Amino acid sequence: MSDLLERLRGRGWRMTAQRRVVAEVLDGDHVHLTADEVHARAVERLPEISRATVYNTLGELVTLGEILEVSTDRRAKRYDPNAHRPHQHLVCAQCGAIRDVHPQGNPLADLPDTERFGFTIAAVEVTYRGTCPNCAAA
Amino acid sequence: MSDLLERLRGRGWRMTAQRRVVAEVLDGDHVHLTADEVHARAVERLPEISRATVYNTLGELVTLGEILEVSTDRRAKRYDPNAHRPHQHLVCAQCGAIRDVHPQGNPLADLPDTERFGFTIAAVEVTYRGTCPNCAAA
DNA sequence: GCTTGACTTAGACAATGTCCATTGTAGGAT
DNA sequence: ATCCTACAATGGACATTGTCTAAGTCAAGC
Repeated sequence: MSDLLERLRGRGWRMTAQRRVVAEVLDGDHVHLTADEVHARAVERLPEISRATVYNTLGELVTLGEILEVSTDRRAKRYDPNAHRPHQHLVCAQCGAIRDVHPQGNPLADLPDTERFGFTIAAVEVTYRGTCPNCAAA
Repeated sequence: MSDLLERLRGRGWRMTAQRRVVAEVLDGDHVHLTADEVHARAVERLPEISRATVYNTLGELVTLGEILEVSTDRRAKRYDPNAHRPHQHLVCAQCGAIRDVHPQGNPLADLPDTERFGFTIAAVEVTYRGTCPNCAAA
């Protein structure tokens, strides 16, 4: 994670306590927090941080490609720090749990030219929806 | 589309002017309207129809499996009347245009058991993102 | 043509996100 | 070490999308 702070500094980011806290909150694997969850955790460390700053910082990190925006449900966007390894998401329809997964195969190859309608395709998102073991047991 | 009205009547739906109008608005291929767009078009035909009714009716149609809810961006949900033929979506990152597409292959097969973490998988959503010919030309 | 329960309405409310004017401050310049 | 200044943070208003409720309305069966 200090890597991240170093990279950001290298890109000319002004390093503030707020940005550091947001970056720290977004550390780890299988982390998929909403903006408000990020804000809540950031407030624990830096009580006076504002919502607007969290939103701004998340937006900047997305633009820089350091984190990913994920919309697995219709509620809040979630932010995924695992931006440097391509992956897809497995979502529990009941509890909303999210796992990163790494499918084989290439969905791009499954879309023939005749189905591209002249589009230039830049990315493919795949979301697997189902029931997690916890919810299946209940 | 009158098929749809017949099916709904057969399921015990009380047939009202409002429901008929919503169903009519959602007719055709490659239709992906937001709830507010549906409301706007419904108002043209039935000026006193309320937003709540449009939301309720769309929700009921989704529950009945007659239309699909699609979240291609983080903005409003869209409603896709093409619910009876499986398909995926191709989305223009610039203008938001949406095309239904029919890829080959089976993304489910691409997820090995070791990557399922005990989940029971019910559905797979695939969204191709890129630039449409119009936006590429501009 | 009644009755009744399902349907519709308007508007308040909720959740999430954006914007803006003001205040604060990181980091280079002196 | 201190000062400057552009960039960042703040907080609160606002926007968008969606949900809920109480009261009124009406489709369809009798």
